[in-house]
Amino acid sequence: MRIGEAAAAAGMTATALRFYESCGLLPPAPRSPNGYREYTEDAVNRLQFIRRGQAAGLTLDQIKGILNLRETGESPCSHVRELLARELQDLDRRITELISLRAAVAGFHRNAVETDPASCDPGQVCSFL
Amino acid sequence: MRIGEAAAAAGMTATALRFYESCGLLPPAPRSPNGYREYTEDAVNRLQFIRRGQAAGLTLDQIKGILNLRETGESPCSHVRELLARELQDLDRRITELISLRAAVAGFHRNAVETDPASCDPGQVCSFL
DNA sequence: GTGCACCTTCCCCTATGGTGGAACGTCAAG
DNA sequence: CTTGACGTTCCACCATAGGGGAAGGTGCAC
Repeated sequence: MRIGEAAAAAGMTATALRFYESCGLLPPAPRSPNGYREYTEDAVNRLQFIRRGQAAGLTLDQIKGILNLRETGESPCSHVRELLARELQDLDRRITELISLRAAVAGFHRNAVETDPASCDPGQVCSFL
Repeated sequence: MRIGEAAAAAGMTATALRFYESCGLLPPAPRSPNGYREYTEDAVNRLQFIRRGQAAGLTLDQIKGILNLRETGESPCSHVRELLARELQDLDRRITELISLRAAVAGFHRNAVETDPASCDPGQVCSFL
C-alpha cells in the first residue's frame, strides 16, 4: 500500500510517516518502480505501536529505542519496564510541580479578585504578581 | 549599571537580558558612550517582575502583554485577573490530563512487572504497550 | 604593552513533533 | 489532452526560552 493509505490506516499523516522514516523510527520503506514508498501490514502495525507508545507518553526517541532493541533480536521487555518506571517517576514529579504551581497561582488569583483595583499603585507594574 | 551586573541583580544572565530586549519585553536600554547598555534600578525591578511572572507560570508573551498595558498607562489589573483565571483553568486541565496519563502508565507498568518475560512474543514489538 | 574581564553584534543551535510550500513526477479518468 | 489526486525531494517554519561561539571593541590592572 502507498504512503497515504498506510498513514490513514494508522491514523497519521503521510508527512508524519516520512518524518518517522527520516528519524529512524521506520526503516527506509521499499520503493515501487515509480519511486513511491510501499508499506505492508507489518509496517502499519509498527505505526500503531508508535501511536500506542505516544499515547503512553513516551517520546519518539524512547519508542525508537524499544524498536531498535526488538530489531536486534533482543527482547525489549526489561528495557520497557525500566522506561515505564522512570516515566511514572517523571509524571509524579511533574504532577507535584503543577499542583504546587496551581496553589501559587490560585493564591495570586484570590488576591487579585479580593483586592480593590483602585488600590493599584501606578508606580509598579502589577501588585498582583 | 552594566548588563552583567543588572543580570546578576535579577538572577539572570546577560544573554537573557539581550534576548528580552530583542523580544520587546524590555525597552531598548540607553547606552553609555562606549556603546554598553546602561540599566537603572527601575530596569532591575522590571526584570524581577518578569521573574515573578515566570514563577507564576506565565509565558514571556503574557508578561509582555502586562508590561505593555502598564506602559500605555492603563492599569493591567483586570487583564492580570483574567490571565490568572485562564491559567488556573489551563493548569487544572493539564493536571487532569497528567493524572489520567499516569493511571494509564501505571497500568502498563503493573502489567509489565507481573508478566513473565518468557511469555514475550517475538512476533510483535512489545506486548506491554 | 599586554593580559583579562567585560561588552558589542550576528547568526546558528538546542529539544519536540511534526506542518507547509515549492517544484516536480506519476497515474487514472474524463 | 488535460485535470486532479496522489507521490517525490528539499527546505523553511511553528512555539519556548534562551545558550554558544565568532569576531571585534573597551577599560582596568600589572
